Amino acid sequence: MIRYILLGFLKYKPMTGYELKQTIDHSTAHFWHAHHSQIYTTLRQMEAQGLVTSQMVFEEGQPNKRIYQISEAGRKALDEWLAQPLLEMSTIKEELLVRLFFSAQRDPLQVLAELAFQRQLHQQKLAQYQALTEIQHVEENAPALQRDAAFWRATLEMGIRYETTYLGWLEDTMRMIETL
Amino acid sequence: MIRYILLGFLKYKPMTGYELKQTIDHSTAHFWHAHHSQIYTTLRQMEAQGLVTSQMVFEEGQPNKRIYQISEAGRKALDEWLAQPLLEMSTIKEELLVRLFFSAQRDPLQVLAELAFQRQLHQQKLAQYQALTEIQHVEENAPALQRDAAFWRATLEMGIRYETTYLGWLEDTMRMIETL
DNA sequence: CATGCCATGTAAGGGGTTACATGATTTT
DNA sequence: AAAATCATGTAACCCCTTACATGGCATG
Repeated sequence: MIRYILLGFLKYKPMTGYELKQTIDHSTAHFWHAHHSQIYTTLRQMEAQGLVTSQMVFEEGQPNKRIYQISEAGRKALDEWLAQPLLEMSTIKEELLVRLFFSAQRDPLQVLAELAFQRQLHQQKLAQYQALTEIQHVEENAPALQRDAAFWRATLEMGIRYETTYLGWLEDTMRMIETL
Repeated sequence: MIRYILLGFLKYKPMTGYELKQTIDHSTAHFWHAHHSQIYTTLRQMEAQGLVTSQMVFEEGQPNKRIYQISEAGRKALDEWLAQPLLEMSTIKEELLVRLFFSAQRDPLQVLAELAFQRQLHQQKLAQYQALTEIQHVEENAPALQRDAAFWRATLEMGIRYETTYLGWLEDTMRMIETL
């Protein structure tokens, strides 16, 4: 999966593993993230498979970089993957819900504290999303990427709605526990 | 993670791997699922670690079963896990959003078809959730599990809200693509 | 002087998926 | 006669996480 994200970004321009990590963190991370270790190893693999090429860049006073570029085979692999529609729903793994499911015998105050902490995390996430200006910047300054930006915005919109729903549910669930 | 789900269910009553699989499919599957292969191997591991015990049951005209029971160590492990509050947000892995993020250059009709298919899947999921009567059954017939049922219902409620949000977003995103 | 950022990697392990494998009974 | 349900397991693999490891430059 992460391969296609890397290919997707490399289609826009050549980048280093480090830059790809930054890019992912600022865009797809809320629906698919990756650690730098995975990114570096996957890029190596992909190079061995001919999906990308790389070249080292040595600059004085700066750390060495390895810049990756998508190959024809890489473009083809990405296009083929996109052409094959997704036929299942992605499965969710929400640890908090697992914990809540089995929390009937726990001290309600501890459960409430845990939910309150999660509320904080989700509030931060939501605020983060609403503060993102990268897409708007592209929309205003890169007319060639208008169409792309619309799709990016759609995924961001899902992130915002998800966090909003989550927060509402946390509130209601806390109220439910309080009145038990 | 799956270990705690298994322990959580075994706390209610002894069960076979098969029954645990069924139980998970009808309750926690929308926020944490597992294949039977994982369940069987994890139960074996857990038995080796003393978290559960098992005994074979041979009955005429019926397949052999291995019934698992939670041990004292198992109860302790579960309680300790629940006592340790979750300090991070679960990370999401939504393949559809990855695909959409990189779909600007795809044929809009194909993207729309893919989203329409996902809408169908999510409608089915939502209908499934709304048709679940197990919790209500417990609420009406097992007064000792009232409290437990309230927590189960909360997780189901999240599933319903999630699917509702997802469907609304799919509709809006499809409309956005149509008007591009 | 310490923290943070830039930049890249390796290694071990775990968790989870997919596929292989079997076989009896019940339902359509 | 075929498909579904009950019932349990093994094996290979892959993806991902966590930890280990290094080192220079810039900023406070």
